[in-house]
Amino acid sequence: MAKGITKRDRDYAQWYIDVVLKGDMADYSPVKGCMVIKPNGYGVWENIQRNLDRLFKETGHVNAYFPMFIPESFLKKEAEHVEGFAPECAVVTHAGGKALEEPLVVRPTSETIIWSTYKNWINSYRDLPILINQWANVCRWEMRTRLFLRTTEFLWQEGHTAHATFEEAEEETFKMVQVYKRFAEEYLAMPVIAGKKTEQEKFAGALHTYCIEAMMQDGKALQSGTSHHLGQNFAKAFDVKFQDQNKELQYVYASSWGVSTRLIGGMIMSHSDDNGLVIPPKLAPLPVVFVPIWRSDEERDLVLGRARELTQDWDPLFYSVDDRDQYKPGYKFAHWEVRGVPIRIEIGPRDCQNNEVVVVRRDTGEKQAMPMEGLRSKLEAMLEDIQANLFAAAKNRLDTNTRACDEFADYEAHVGEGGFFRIHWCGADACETELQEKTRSTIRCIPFDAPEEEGACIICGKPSARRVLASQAY
RNA sequence: CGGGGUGUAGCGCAGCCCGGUUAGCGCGCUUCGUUCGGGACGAAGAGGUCGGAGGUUCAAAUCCUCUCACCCCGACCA
Repeated sequence: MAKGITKRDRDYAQWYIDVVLKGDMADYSPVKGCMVIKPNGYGVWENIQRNLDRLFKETGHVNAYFPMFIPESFLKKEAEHVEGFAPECAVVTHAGGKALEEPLVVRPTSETIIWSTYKNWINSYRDLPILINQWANVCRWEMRTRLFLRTTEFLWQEGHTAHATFEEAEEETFKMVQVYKRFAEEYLAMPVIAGKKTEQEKFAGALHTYCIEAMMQDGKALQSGTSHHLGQNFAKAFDVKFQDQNKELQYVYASSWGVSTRLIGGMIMSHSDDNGLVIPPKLAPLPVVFVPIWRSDEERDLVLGRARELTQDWDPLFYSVDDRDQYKPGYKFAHWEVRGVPIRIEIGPRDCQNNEVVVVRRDTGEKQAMPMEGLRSKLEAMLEDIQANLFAAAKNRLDTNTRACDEFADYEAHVGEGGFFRIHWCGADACETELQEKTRSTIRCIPFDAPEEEGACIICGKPSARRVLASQAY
């Protein structure tokens, strides 16, 4: 048992922070609300980037980069957009030793700067579609922050696409939320519910927003990715028109979509335990660590020699040998465990004699001896099994903590305990607001796979055509 | 912006209520020795503007006033 990780049933928030800090994922920053991402945390982010980038490219997207500073007037061009983001913007008013003529907003999101540029890039239907993604940092001055989940500055990717028709933009918007779902489940091992946000919860400036919602170990929801159909809103705001096949000028349709370093928070809260971090193998900066065991210098040479021999044709990014001699093996076990390394291999004189090693998996703690011969392929298989096992455990938790609920009294009494509730809702803003105010929970989304089902709104009793997903959320 | 809490060595803390030698403890760090298959042990060391300013007092980490910073909880959000 690792020392000092708070039991999550006592105080989940503190447990989470402990895992982040002791897992060497992040540190507090000198600037309030920002965070320092440590190598172990950034390594996970690099793997998220690498793998997501491949999925983006497979779906026809390319990367570009736009400026971090946005003229304040740009932000004001789309009415809903500015209303939604103005309160949380950081604004640069001085630079070069004097006041700027026009203040510059540090991007909270890049729709405006990008659409001001797309205006120059789009004339003809032949210029469409534009399928661009950018990896960037953004800044939102939120009232309250929490490491990874909501920091003042955060890293993300934002896709910004331009299309000739509504249908094509819609297809893109839907496609990308499916990409996110796939990524969350295959890489983060984090099952999600994909669906549509309510009018109140949608992105400021969008026609509608699709999202993926994950369930953390305390039963609360975490919005983990969003994809917005922006319609012609930004094209109109920035006067972006193209001439179609019929020689007519039309406004361009848009989508935007993004996921952020919040995914790392989701990963931590999905899989970690009281011994620390558990990183899914596909995202682990270090999948396998060797802990050599020796007493004498001769044994040290023997064990390290065998480890070197064993791994001579292995990818150096796949493993590391912890040959620090100021620490005992027990210390090293704990050290790598709290950092979430998926597989630990113990190799000592006894093992060398038997031509085997002791393999310990992080997810179950299970130990087993394995022959040195053919080890690499067995480790690959075990990593896949760990990945699958983490997903299965999280999926099981999601399923067993999701239930239909038809009585408001029942909902009100139990929503605070965590879990997802499938409830009927008439679609009225007033009912959604009432639900939020009375229960401090929200409608997370209208799931894509919610079947049509006659029911009565849990608040007002009016007819509802399908169930929506409601829960407390981060 | 409300509610709660914390500022004392690199980290984590005690001491404060009830002022009094040289401000302590654990971890970490340095040196030496013994250890090494689940967070080793012994010995010797290094390391401090007690968040800041003012006040009370013979005397302040401790009491008073002001102030700053950060953390946690809520409203807001990816």
